[in-house]
Amino acid sequence: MNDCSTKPLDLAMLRLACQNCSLHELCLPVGIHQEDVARLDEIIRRKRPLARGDHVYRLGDEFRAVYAIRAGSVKTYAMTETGGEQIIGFYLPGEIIGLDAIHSGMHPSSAKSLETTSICEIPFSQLEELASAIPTLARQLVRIMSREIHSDDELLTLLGKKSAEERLASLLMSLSSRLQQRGFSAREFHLSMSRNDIGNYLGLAVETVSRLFTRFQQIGLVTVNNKHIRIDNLDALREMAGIVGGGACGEKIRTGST
Amino acid sequence: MNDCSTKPLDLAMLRLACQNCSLHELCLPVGIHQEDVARLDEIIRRKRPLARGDHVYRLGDEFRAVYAIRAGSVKTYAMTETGGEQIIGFYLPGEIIGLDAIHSGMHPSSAKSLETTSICEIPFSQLEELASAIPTLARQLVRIMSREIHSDDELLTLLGKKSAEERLASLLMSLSSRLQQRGFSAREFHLSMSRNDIGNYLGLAVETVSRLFTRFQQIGLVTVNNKHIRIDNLDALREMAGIVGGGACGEKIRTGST
DNA sequence: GTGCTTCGTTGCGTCAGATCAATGATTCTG
DNA sequence: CAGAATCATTGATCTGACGCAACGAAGCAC
Repeated sequence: MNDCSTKPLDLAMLRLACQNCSLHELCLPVGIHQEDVARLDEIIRRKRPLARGDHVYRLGDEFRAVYAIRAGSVKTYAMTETGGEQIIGFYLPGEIIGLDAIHSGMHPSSAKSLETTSICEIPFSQLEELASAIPTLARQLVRIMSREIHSDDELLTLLGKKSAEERLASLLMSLSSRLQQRGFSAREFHLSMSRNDIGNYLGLAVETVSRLFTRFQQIGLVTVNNKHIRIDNLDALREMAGIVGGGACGEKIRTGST
Repeated sequence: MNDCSTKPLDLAMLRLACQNCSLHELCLPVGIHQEDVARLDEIIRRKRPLARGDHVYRLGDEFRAVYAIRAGSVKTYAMTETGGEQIIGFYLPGEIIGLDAIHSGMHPSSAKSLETTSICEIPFSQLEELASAIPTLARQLVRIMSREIHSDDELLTLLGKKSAEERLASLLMSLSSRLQQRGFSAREFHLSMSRNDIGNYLGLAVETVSRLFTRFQQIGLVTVNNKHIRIDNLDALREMAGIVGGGACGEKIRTGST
């Protein structure tokens, strides 16, 4: 069962990575004109691949740029005053990190690669300059930040209200759907982060995460082989994550006030 | 560079230029020209005061504007699928809400006033338009959103890693310093939210919050009289919150690597 | 390969905080 | 102002997840 060590994802990632950085969220969904994409492309610096464990930036670093993940994955984490780290997020290809640093001029968190990862550096002053010339770009930047706020808010709900199993299910669902959005398989993927990272992120102990994986497997939700995971019952997992059914019950949740 | 301190000069200027909507973040720290502030002022709609419990917007509402709190306070909350609400944040005068809705066109959360509250409605399409004409404004918007992301991240750390007493201490410190920034007393203020809200926000049971207040009072940290609170030992409370140094804003924390 | 280190899993006792329950204190409402 | 409803506090239990410990498995260095 150890044959899956070569990650099936890497090939696909590589393919995506090659079409220059246009899969960034910055120019992805909205209609940015061809020539504007080119202008954006010009200011982007492609850095050579990071090895597992390398930092993209460190807490306290001067803020100069935001970064788009081209391939691989990254975790961002902040420091507790007692020295412990709290993982803020896992970021996948196409996503952008460093947005929390804009307001203060220095990075309030660190970003570390979870595997061989290639990233694009987008110098922020130039991005802002460009954005003031290209309104659509400015709007897209604001949108991306808004989405980041929203996803943070969802994580807050997770940490504040959900049980251990709901948390893990939520994470798996989140990874699944984000990967799917980028054209990867939704049901089978590689967990590039360690159990420790997962526990940290979800506010759980490592042991709890481990136990949960075991239980999930017993229930037939997933098949786990160390870092490789296959989701066997996506609907059940989604339900466990606390995400109500998709189209099934078309109930508009009109909640009155409390 | 980025100075996050609130310069008294700016405050004065703002009161003159934007008297009715005094001190909201959009034009606060950075040097926006007098005439630009006036233009911003023009698109802002002052709504009549909200009573306690009124909504600024509701989950699912179409997104049209962001809102600046002028006076009073507001809580924002999201819904768990099981119906429970998770409070995302408490917002004080000068702060801006609704930023999580920009990306999707509809509000993913609700905002409800905690007391008699007056707010400014800032129609977003007009704000964006104006921002594309006034680069400083665009930059300020992005900064505000970045700060929102960062403060969400801090809350994540709180929910993920901190103990019950650290959580409550953190909340009190946060309120204290934010109120202070706006010229209110840092040591004595009114808790406009219920114990229930506090517990919800901090991921704790109401009873736990109550017990904590009692304990804090016994230790001589604070003096509580229902919704009125006085901080008796600010340093101790800060320490308990897990905040090392004092510096509110731009403290350079040089942390070594892992 | 061989040792060495880190990672993942499982068992078990413990505890912080949840839950249940009961009683004051406040605030709505008419 | 009385009565109802909600909110706050305190005590008594209970439990889910943590922390420790032990061991196997996987990755790394030489």
